[in-house]
Amino acid sequence: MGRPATPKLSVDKIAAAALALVDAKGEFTMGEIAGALGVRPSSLYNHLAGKTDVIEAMRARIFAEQPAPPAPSAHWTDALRALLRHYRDAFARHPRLIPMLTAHTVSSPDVIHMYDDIATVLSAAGIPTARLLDVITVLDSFVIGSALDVAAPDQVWDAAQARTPVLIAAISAAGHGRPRADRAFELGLDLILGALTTYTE
Amino acid sequence: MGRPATPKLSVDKIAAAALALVDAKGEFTMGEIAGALGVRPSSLYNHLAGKTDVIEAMRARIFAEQPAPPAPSAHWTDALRALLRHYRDAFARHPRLIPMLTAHTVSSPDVIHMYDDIATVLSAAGIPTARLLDVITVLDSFVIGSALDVAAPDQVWDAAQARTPVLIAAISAAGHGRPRADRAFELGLDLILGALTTYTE
DNA sequence: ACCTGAACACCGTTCAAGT
DNA sequence: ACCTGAACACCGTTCAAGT
Repeated sequence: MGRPATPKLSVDKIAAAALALVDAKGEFTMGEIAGALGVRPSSLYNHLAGKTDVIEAMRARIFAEQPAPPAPSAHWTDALRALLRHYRDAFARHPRLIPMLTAHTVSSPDVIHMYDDIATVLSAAGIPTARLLDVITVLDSFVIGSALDVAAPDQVWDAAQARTPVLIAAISAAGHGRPRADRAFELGLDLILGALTTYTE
Repeated sequence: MGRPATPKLSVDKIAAAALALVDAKGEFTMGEIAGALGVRPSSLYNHLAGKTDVIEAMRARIFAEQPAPPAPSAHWTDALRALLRHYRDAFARHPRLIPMLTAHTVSSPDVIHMYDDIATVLSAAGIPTARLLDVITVLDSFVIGSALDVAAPDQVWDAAQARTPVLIAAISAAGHGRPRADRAFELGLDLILGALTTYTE
């Protein structure tokens, strides 16, 4: 066998294969990636250092998959809202990947780039520099938490487990699945961005 | 060998040993737990079904570890604030555990119990039932995201990666480590709870 | 430079055997 | 009921050999 004329693998092909596995089954092994690419597991190590690298490559890929970041809007809250939706959607397209990403430090260049954009918008809106990173952290925490909410099946909100009538009623009123998660995310955006506007006035 | 007069193991002992390993090294194996308890790995399976069960047992334990939930306060925002701090602290005491918990569905009885408390406070404050679960989801997402922020080293906020002067300035102004994460969490509480008050007026 | 095949250490889990 | 020891399938990773 030996080296082929044109390489059969690349980091991005590996990431794509791994992502397909995660979407389909929620996990992946090096052997499964190799199988899907018609190659032996040991071949993968010519392109990356190990399983951790595969996860990093997936993180880069889900941001590259997304369409171009939205254009700047008239009001800064609209721009920020669009950025945060964009950020969350990149995760939400691959719900089962999100827990894997949280196990490693979130420092992909694409993510930092998004922080740059958010910082620019917030600063122009009048948030003082001393508070800027705190505000970004709040937004980031909410987005990541909301992405995890998409990953969690509705079973989390199991009326059978609840003791209080109030919670039971709330669960049955809330609906299910993705629409429920989307609605909660939009509410959170309204609350936090609304509070930020009064904060800058 | 054979069965000892008094059992050497229990689910809680296993959870405690696993938690010590996670706190110390960020991971654990069944073999390491067994070693720490002076027992063979196969013995663990007399008490739980597998590694997933160990993680569930750890989740239950970190809530049991916490002191009693805070007493109800004069104003409902104070009660809610105390509940959410309590909730986040339970996670924040074991930062390296948090990513493991996000990999599985969060449906421990202790967590549901906390949702009951939150629902009661919110309902008494005047949040309509139709919106109650959405509000709880927003709070929950923020708390989980903030807990993950405690787990992430400051390297996430790496000024060397930032492109915008605004972000670079914000990072150097923000400080480091646990105080930085705590301050951001408190800001988020202020923003969200503040927005909720105007929401109920 | 890049794929292969064999080899390694390690891991989670099962189960018959012991008391 | 509960611990042991041996065994299993599987997994990530390494590396010399091939082209």
